[in-house]
Amino acid sequence: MDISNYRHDDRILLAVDCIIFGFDGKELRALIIKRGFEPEAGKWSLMGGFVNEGESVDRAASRVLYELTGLTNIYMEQLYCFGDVSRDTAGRVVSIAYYALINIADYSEQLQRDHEAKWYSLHEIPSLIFDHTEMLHKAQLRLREKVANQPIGFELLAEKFTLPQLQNLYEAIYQGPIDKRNFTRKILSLGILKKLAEKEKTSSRKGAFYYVFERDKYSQLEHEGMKFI
Amino acid sequence: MDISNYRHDDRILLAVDCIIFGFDGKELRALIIKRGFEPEAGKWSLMGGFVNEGESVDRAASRVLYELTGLTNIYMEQLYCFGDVSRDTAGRVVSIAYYALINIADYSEQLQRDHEAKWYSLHEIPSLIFDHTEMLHKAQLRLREKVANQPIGFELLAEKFTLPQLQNLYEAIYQGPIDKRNFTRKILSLGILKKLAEKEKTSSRKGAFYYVFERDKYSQLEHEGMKFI
DNA sequence: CCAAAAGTGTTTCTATTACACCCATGT
DNA sequence: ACATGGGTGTAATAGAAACACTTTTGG
Repeated sequence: MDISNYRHDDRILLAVDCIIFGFDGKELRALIIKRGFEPEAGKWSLMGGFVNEGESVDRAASRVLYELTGLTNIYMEQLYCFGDVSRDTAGRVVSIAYYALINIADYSEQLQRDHEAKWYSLHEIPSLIFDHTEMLHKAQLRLREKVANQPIGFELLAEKFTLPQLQNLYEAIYQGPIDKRNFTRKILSLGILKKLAEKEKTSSRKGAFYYVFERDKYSQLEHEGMKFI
Repeated sequence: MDISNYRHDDRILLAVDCIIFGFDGKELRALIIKRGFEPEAGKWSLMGGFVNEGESVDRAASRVLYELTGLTNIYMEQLYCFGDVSRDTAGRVVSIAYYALINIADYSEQLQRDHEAKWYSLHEIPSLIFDHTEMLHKAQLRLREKVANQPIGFELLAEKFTLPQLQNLYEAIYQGPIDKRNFTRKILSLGILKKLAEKEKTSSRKGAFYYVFERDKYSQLEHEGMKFI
């Protein structure tokens, strides 16, 4: 490659930061780590890392997510590029933020200990370094918009889930109660959930039927114009 | 500043590219330039430039827009970060794309000649270098979403505009006809347009009343939840 | 007087909201 | 038998879509 035509001596580092969302059945949480290096070592931070020369920015984000969680094939979306001059106190670092949705149960406690990571409820997030609080806030807004129009909420649940679980998730994301009957009707009317014969029995005596999200049914439909809530 | 803790020798250049939209009264257009340097000199391209060490990414985008158009205080929004390894054939350049909305009449013909720039109708865009076609496409989608929920369409029109002009704009953005009565009712019901006594008389014998967008009225309202179409 | 674009209401339909009782089961 | 959470239908309301004629005026 020849970049000789690009005369540009400025040194800007490029990083990615990941907002990782999980759902514990009642609350929406984000995975926050204790930063392990200076500056700001020991403070709460999003998981991040530098983009390497031979890897795409998307790839870097996936790698950073993998380093923290050991997970691959995770729903992940680019959020925004944060490019203020002094956002990182140690140098000129431009960061591309991504948010990921994972099933909280898939995250191993071992890794959690290794990285001094913690799932914080979105209401109890401590103060984060740099502009990470802003990133998290923006991710929350994006998630709220996105989840209304695309079937990404399922990414936060297990393969099998019950309608009450799904409703709890939406209530957590929207931070408000949703009418059970209206919710059930709407979500089932989309025709993308398959009801299983099996019931979830731990959270009630009656038990709630499990459902699975049928990705292929969804793909057949127009991706546009589908309202999930 | 001390970046010694950030051991990172990779050389990634950071650029911005601008999708500049204008509206000619009938069609939505984008401002495309003949690239003046290698690689790909002489080919059609978006206007772009590198981010300098002492300037924010947003600032770089505004500067690049200014260099091409001489305009400041323009509506501009970050679109997406394009970070594939080989997107630029001459080196590793990550680009943050922005889109801007300008009143096409504010763009001087002199500058247009200086930069070998051209307003292309979105249906007649030539093949662009690198991933610029993808950028433009993404900007179009974003504009469509955005214009439905925020009052940014006005940025593409003159200070004073008529309802038929505004409707033409929305029809161009959505690429389909809109019912005149429904459109008028909806847009006026928002209470953010002020009708002037003056009429625009060039495009019809009867003449159409001018309106102005009242920014302050809009600011008073909730920015969220307002549907424009 | 006529061509051309502006302006204006009503009805239909669809989607959203509000709302309360019975069901199944483990203890 | 009862406490707990799961499941279900209908009526009222609001928002979106469909639709056609009259007005103005320069030529």
